[in-house]
Amino acid sequence: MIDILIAEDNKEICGLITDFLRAENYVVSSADTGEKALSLYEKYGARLVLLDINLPDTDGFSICEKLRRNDNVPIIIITARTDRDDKLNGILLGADDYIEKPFDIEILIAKIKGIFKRRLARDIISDGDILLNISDGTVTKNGIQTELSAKEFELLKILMQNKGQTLTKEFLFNRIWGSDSESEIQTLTVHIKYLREKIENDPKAPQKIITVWGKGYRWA
Amino acid sequence: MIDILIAEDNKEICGLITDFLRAENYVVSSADTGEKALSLYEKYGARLVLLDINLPDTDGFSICEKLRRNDNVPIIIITARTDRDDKLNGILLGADDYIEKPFDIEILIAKIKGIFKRRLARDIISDGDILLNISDGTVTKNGIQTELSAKEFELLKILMQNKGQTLTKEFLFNRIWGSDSESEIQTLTVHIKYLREKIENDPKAPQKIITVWGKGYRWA
DNA sequence: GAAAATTATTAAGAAGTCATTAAGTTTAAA
DNA sequence: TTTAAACTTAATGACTTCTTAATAATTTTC
Repeated sequence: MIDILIAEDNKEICGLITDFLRAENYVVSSADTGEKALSLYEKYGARLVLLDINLPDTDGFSICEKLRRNDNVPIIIITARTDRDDKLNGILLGADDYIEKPFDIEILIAKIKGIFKRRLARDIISDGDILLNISDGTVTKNGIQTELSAKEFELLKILMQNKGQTLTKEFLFNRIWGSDSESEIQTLTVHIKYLREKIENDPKAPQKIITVWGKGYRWA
Repeated sequence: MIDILIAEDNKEICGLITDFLRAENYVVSSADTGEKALSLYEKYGARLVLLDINLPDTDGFSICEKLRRNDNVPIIIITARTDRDDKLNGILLGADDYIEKPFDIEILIAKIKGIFKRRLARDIISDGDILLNISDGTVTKNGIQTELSAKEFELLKILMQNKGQTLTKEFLFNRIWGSDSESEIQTLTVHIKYLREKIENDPKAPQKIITVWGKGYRWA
């Protein structure tokens, strides 16, 4: 997996960024066209993409789209001040960050570090002895990895993401099974049971997944 | 094996670098033409090449190519600032590092050390009783060499490089077989089986290559 | 406290996914 | 060309997850 994928046609800028990022121990790859960048991404994946909006072949906008489609990889857009138009403003709104040429390399690195940090905070939810890692789909209890099934993981994720809020059974069911599912809502309570078995200290007296009578469940 | 092979026609610069590197206990050899450098490389091999892009005979570019073709030896390119053109920029992008004349010898040594460090960390992965050496393609278990097939080695490499992360079967398959392969994804599970036979202590109860249900596999 | 409503538990079976095996095919080496 | 190793395929078996349904337990309402 590449840490940072740079899509930039100006070799000098690209080399400069690469040098600095490698000095920070990131694994860096670069491409001078959008097509090459996409193919690198598909081959190796990347944790962050640094994208010049003015690439020679494809326009940066469609690359942005394609990158976002599958995963939700963070993108920092490199732009020239003169580029500014409505279309660009739209893209920047969706981007995780952007930087204008000419830029200070130190600022760029600070931005990258900031994104990694924020991502990490968003993708890892910790509460009490439970730690849930959304990016790699793992859950640990007291530091010990706990294997959850797909449904159990989804359930735990939604509950933890909405800590303190009571979520109705219908809401939970629709979020996990989809509103057009043919399964019975009863299935949900069975999965709650299974999940409790795995994460509660005493599944008979749940302290984490609280039953709210007549409504649903709540992450304490 | 030579530690550092210098290709530089300026005797003064060459001697200076040699002295400093030898003081750091590196085994150093040098050549004042591209041809000589290549022949030294073919005879003895080298862990790193310091290459002046402006050599009298061959141009540095084709030497670069030839060096990269077989092995993936790291190259630091020495260049004069005035050299800068597109062709050079292209080469620099692929080089592991470069330095501009006149340069501070201390910076050069720092770069060399950095490359060795990164290479080493990247090329030798050790985890538990398994040691995987990417540069020479060997694997040992408890110090005993284990013969893996090409596919098995690739599989192990990707898994170990992404320790703790669950990799989907599709991702693994694309990385090893390529996205345009005509093989079935089913093949992957058979290779997982073979690999487990070779590296797990109890292949019936895998502790290293963990199956993540509905997703893929994870190196524990 | 009894009836009604809701949730918990259990177990069995269906569906889905992975592991294993073996035979056939391809590739590389001798 | 022969031989061996590596790879692929397909079929079968084993296991995990999911769903259902029946029953038990709990809470609320009357």
